[in-house]
Amino acid sequence: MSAPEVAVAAGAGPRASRRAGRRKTAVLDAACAVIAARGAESTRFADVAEASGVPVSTLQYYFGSREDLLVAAFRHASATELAALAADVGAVGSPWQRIEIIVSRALAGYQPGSAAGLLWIESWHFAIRDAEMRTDALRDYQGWRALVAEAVRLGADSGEFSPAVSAEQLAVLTIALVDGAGIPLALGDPGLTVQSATEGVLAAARALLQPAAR
Amino acid sequence: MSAPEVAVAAGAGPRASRRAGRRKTAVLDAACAVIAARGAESTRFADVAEASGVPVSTLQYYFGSREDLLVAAFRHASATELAALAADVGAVGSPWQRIEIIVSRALAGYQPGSAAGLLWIESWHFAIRDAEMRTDALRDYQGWRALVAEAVRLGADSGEFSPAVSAEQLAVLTIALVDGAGIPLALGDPGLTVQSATEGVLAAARALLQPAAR
Amino acid sequence: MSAPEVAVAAGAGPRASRRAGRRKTAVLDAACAVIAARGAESTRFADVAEASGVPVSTLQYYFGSREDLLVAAFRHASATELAALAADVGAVGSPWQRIEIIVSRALAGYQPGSAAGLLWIESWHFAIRDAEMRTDALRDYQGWRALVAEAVRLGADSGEFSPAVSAEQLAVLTIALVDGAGIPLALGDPGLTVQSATEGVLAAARALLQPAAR
Amino acid sequence: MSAPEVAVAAGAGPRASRRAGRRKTAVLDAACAVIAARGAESTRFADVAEASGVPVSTLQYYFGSREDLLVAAFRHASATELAALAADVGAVGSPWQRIEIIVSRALAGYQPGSAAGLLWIESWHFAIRDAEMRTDALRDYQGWRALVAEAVRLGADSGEFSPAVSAEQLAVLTIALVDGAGIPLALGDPGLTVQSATEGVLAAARALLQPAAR
DNA sequence: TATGAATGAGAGTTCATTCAT
DNA sequence: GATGAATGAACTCTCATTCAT
Repeated sequence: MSAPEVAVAAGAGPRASRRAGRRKTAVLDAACAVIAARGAESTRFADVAEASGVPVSTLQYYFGSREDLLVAAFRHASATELAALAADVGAVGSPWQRIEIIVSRALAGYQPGSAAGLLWIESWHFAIRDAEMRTDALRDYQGWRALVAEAVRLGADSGEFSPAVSAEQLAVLTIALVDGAGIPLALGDPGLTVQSATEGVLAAARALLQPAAR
Repeated sequence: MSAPEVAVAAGAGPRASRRAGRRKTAVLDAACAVIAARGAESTRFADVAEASGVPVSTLQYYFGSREDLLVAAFRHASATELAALAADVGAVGSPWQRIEIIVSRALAGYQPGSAAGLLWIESWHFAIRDAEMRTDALRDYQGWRALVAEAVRLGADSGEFSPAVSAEQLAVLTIALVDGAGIPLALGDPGLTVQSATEGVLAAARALLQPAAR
Repeated sequence: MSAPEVAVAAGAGPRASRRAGRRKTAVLDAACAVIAARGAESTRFADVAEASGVPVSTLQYYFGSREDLLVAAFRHASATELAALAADVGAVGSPWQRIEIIVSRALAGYQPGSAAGLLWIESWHFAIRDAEMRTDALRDYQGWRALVAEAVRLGADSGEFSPAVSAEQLAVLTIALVDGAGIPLALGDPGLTVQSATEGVLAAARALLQPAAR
Repeated sequence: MSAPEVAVAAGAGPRASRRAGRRKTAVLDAACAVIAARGAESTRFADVAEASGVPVSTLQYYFGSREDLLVAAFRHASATELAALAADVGAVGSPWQRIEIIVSRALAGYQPGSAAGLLWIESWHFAIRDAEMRTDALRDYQGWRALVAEAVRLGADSGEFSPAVSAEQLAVLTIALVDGAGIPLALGDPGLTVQSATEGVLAAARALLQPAAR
């Protein structure tokens, strides 16, 4: 969904389809904003129509059913976010800095006012009962964990880390920590701040990565 | 809600109110089952009526609005679960065993087929946009964390643990790990099993509790 | 309804029934206030229960169906009002003063803030589709017209009036004027005030009563 | 509402909108019939749907809420009636004949079997608690009074009338008489007939218009 | 006599979807 | 390709009424 499907209808030149693609992207952005604000289950065609300025019947013409639109929106959001993160992480050499970037970015997305964390919670929730969404969600998990595991392997190879568990297991635990701390953050839990959560998660990661360093 | 409120109205004997209280409890159990199966947003009065055998209008007479029913159901579920856990944990002397009980019980609730974990995910999701539910959810977080923190303090006092962070922070991180691992478990992530998740979470907890033991 | 029906239930002494009668009267007063505020069709048992402090089921026990309660309330209000007016009118000797009292009192009841006029409008409206209420409304018309006709006859006998039409016809027209002017008054018509309406109605009545005086 | 609003949407040809306009008008006619028969408060979407053959959801699509439909129906009825009356009155030269037409037409609308008078009573009753309806009702009063006042002025200018009060005041009183007599007429009061009421109202009007004629 | 508990009927409103243009 | 018109289905909520105490 990051690369919008190109319309192949006869009669409409490539220019038209590219224009339609841009319009679809704008709709998906609007849909994500609505989902974050109202929740996926409460996101109506009418809401997205109002937020995007595109008529309801056109939304259906573009995306099909309401569920299809929701799944497309989630896919659009996660693909965009993960691609941007992967680019940033790849530009950094230090394994530990990579982990810092992943953790702090992810947790920042959970702070009230940010849509990213809400979209994650929405997507898990939606994935519980939607098979297509579930596939996407599990693939997303893999994407995030792969970034962590890659950093762990890099650090282990260089001797910077002496991980107590496998890189994959460590990645699973790190992402679990991020999401598990993100939820109370998103709920405005007074027992957490983005900063305290970030420090705590990084402390736990360090404990798992450098047991020998103590 | 675990203990049915006693009606104080004159004229309706205590027998009637106790019966009504039992009926309400049964309805709440049914409502929790429906919520776990369909999701809170998709839980209709009609669903709970069918599941409980109580007419829709009676549900409204009992609980007021649909939202009130949902909140009451969540409260019923979490209070029941936490009370049972607290009893079991309190019966165990060893701090580490306490943590093992908390973590393994919590993660067991997330395995497919169990309703407990689904209810937690539902409750967070619902709490995002419902103030009353949010209050309850944050109180529940406190309850779970308190059990962990108590065990940590016990272990620290006895010299069994040398925690790297405060007991409260450790409790936050442990519960975060449990919930963050519970979500992919509930989604059927092939990268996790209840067993591997439990082992991983306990490993991380140990790393934070006994850095000196290495 | 002005004289509450005496309860004849065995076991309840006259004291109890008199008490019940007083309670019923209080309920009817409350019901009239609700009807004036919300309209008869929108007056629910629950509204009267709240306004009177008497439980819904007791209201039904007292009055039967919702419609019965409404009719009883209308009857209570009109009987009370007409009795008070008749007493005041009977205490005045001058026929013209009698007419002045009737007209000014009636129109005063239509001014915003007063319940009497609203209850009249409600009662006509209700009477259109309720046979029992229609009978009452027509009887009330007769009662008001009789007061006017009596005054006209008195004045005609004394030579003070030389009515152009029969006393009955004149009474019909006078009451029609009062009610027809009362409606826009109740609606807050800027083209009318209680004073201007009273003067206008009395001018018209004078024109019909004293054609020879010109 | 007598002239259907022309849709300006591109894509839907003028033919479609004109058809929709005609359909709306038919619905409003049906709604007026239902209101006269059942009363505005008891007029349900389902009633109008049955009477008009248009599905409930389409009624809501056309008019919005139930209250909006009622107000539209009242507006439709009063505009239609007043326009027809104004045309007939304007075609007559004699001021007195104009007044005769207004009074006899208005009172004829109150006789049992006619809907017009019932709709007036409904509209006042509804206007008591609905601001939009109130505005309409007061505007309608003005329209009717203006017809009378115009006739009075015409007759005064020609010397045919020597009104005892201002033309406006006379119009207010005349319309008040008509409505005030119309109510018992609509209730089937045995003390009135359309004929007697018309004669009485016209007698009163004459007394106010031609005091010098005696 | 008086009242709380329980319930069925009915109504407005929302919303996805179909169809014609 | 894009969009407005129209409509059926579903759901929440209100309310009078019945029943048992």
